[in-house]
Amino acid sequence: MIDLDTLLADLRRRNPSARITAQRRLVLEALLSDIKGHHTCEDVTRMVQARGVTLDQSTVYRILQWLKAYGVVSQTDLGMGSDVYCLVAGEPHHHLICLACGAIIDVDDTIFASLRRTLKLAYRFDPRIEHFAIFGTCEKCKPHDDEDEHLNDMS
Amino acid sequence: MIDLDTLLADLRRRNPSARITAQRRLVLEALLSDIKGHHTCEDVTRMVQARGVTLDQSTVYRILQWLKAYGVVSQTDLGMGSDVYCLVAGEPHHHLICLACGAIIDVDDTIFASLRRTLKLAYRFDPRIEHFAIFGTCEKCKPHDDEDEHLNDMS
DNA sequence: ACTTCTATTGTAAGCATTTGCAACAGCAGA
DNA sequence: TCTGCTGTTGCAAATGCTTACAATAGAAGT
Repeated sequence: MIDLDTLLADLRRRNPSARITAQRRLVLEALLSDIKGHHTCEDVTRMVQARGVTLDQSTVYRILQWLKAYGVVSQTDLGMGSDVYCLVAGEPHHHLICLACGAIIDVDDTIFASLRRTLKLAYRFDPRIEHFAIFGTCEKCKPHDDEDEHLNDMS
Repeated sequence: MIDLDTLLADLRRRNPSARITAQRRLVLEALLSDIKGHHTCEDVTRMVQARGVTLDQSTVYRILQWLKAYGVVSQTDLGMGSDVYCLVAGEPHHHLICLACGAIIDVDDTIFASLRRTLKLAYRFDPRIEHFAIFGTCEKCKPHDDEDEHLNDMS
């Protein structure tokens, strides 16, 4: 459904003065090679470097921000040490993350249908909700009555 | 509606082995002194230090995380350099942030009513949606037809 | 008051990410 | 081809936040 050349052509069309450099092409190739995956910036850098190319991590950060500005990738804080990036292709999905046990539950985009509608109609705001993480407490860790959620207790 | 001693008493009740130290008290006092404000960690540190106390910034980070774990403060990335923290008191509010012009639009918590309900009923997940930032495009910056959003163009 | 146990702090070092700047590369016009 | 303009990169340094560890200081029991 998406291929490298289409993506690049689209990016160039949307901003004719942007340059499709080797680095940008390589980063996109790396992302396309695992189209459903969530990758940290370091992952991406490693994937590109695995092909024998040298490429600075700060450049990858810049490229990922650039792709994000065009809605090509999403950036999400899943609560691990570093943000993950993934291609925005087809139906987006999101994650519920339990603060108590760390479980990550995948949910599909329909949960945001009503919020999207409200924002568009009542606020005329066009939200970018491509890959959200919602923190909270999962069923197993549900706090009992007025007893206490200890969460990842750091007491 | 909230005062320092009630908060402290509640925190102690919820975790009897937690200690109410001078530092924790001072951080809470600082937050309570501007109950509606959004403060960076650095702000909070400065507020406390303005009272002549010395207190390390890393301690403040730790205290804010601790308060967040108990749902007393929320932490939000508003897209400025650093996260902002604010007391979770009464009705929460949220923000829409325009990626093109930087405008910040305040919205109240009702926009999340339906999402909350879905998560609770369909996923038995109890979300912590206390102070969200939703990025997107505001009315004034609405992209025209198939023309292009340049956003904060970094071309 | 003294001891013991554990929570919390300060310090310094670490990680993730961003930024300033000089060098470089692609494109346009002379 | 040369010249200038602008976008992009690599490097190094800066920023925001977290963590390891040793030292400190509450709380509870003696």
